Amino acid sequence: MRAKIHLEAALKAVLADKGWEWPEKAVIEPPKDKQFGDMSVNLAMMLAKQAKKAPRAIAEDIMAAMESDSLIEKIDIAGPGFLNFTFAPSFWHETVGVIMDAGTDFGSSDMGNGTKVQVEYVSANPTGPLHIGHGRGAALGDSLVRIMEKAGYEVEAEYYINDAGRQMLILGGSILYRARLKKGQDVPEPEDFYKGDYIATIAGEMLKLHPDLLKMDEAEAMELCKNYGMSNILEGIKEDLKAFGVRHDFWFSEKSLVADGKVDETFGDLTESGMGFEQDGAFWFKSTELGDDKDRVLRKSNGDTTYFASDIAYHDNKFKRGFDLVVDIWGADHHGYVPRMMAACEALGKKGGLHVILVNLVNLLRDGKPIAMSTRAGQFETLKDVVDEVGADACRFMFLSRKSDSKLDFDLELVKQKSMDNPVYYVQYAHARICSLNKKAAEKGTKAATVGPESLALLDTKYDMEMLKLLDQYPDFVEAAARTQSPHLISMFLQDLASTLHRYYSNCHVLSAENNVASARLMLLDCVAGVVKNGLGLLGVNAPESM
RNA sequence: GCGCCAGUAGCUCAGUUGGAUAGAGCAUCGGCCUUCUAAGCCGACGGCCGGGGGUUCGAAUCCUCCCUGGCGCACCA
Repeated sequence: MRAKIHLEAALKAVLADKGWEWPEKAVIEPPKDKQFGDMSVNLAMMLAKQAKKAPRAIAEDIMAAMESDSLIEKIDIAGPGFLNFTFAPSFWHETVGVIMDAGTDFGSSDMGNGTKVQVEYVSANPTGPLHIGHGRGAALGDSLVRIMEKAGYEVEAEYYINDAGRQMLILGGSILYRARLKKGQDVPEPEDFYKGDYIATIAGEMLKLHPDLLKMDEAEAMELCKNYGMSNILEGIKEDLKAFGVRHDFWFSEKSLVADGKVDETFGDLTESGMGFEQDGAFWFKSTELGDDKDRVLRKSNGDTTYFASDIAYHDNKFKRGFDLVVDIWGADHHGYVPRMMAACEALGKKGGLHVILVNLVNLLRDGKPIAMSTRAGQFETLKDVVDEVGADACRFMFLSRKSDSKLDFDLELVKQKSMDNPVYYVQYAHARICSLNKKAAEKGTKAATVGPESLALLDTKYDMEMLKLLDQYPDFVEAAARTQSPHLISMFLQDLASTLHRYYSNCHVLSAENNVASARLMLLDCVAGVVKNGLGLLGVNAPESM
């Protein structure tokens, strides 16, 4: 935000001059209420103790020192000692040039300073198609990657494939069971198996590929079913994610960790650092020393390693690949797993290197009535079905309009509706409206003005000012979204921006205005359309030119 | 029982690091199309920020104790 940058520099100069130190907790921000001006500063209150003066007296001093600043039109002192600044219109006009010059880079920053970040998300077991809950994690992860890249981080997106554990055996067993049923064999139902129709489909394909499947040795048949099922399902997952516009740079196999002996290596490392020990025939991680409630088993007394063991090895591998920050996006039902994973990272010498984002449940509804979901029972709405029905844009926007750690009601009928219940269209419509204006203007031979004092001076209504001030805030929203890893801030901003555009559209007629005014307005609206598209891009949502 | 998350307008939700009179959309009610897309704009109505206590110039936000809901507490993944 230029306004903030300018003020901060000016205020720091004043403080230096007075011999006061800049208080850590000083805040420069747009006030909630526009009547308090463009920028509000709590500096005087923060300085009271240090300067040994009343806040309002300090505010007077600062105000007097800043009166010569020509970019600032007005300074007020309010309440307990807030300093409220109002900038001159000419200051806001410069925003247009800034946005034009930046182009699609507007909002980019070097906040991340090239920090290497890995974001791991979705990582659903390849035992069935992605459901709507995975979709939320996918939208969040993908958007976060885009936002952090925009903010100057070097980001890689990864999917961890749990292809080594018990779930895979159950998958193999489930397919084999369905194959036997298909052949009319009367076999007992396995204790634990996946019931979805896709299993039957895969079983049918297996029987075609291996007509002698049921005559094989059981273990061999299971293995075949498992491998075929996994790769088949994984391909489906990749297709669904692609259709949802989600990017993963790497697909990391759990099996490869085990095969490379990385898990055993981890045991060795932990023993060496005194964080691992043998007891009751098992190998334990002393996680209680690092904040966990209990120590955790990594190798069971039967010799099998636990999921957690490979997860530690996996995170070790991540850090060894040189990431400064590792972000894991998990379902909120795994929150109990966070302390032990944090402990593990600390034991690996990477305290603070892991950040876990929890994504809460999606309540899928149709017309207000819940749709039950359970992969095991085979009763669920797949991500693909939902995306096919409501569209990827509406789906993503819905997911990204809420904080990730609160539950989300997702009503198919509501998300499909092209109405105000559905903000995605409100935002997209803002973009389409501007495109439509540009088309009409071109037919009339009216062009957007070029940036200059004359054209900018014509942007003189309160609606122009309102728009410019909001546009100036976009880079801050991007930074805040990256810093707090909260894509929903972008969604909030876009709804605000769209609202401001629609208000502008209703109050500042473009094409019927005087020629030079029309051109100046088209110039401003070019900026708006650019920022709308820019922001939607961070959410992975399209900006249509007509609707 | 212990732990994590949540509780803000009738509904769905925002609320930056503690800031000024707690915001937005939907719903309800009332206005606005001979002009650029009415998928829009403007106005009204609507609140014990779950409850009590505390910290301070100032609390929805921090601390503490309760209440309610969700989730988690394996040599499962």
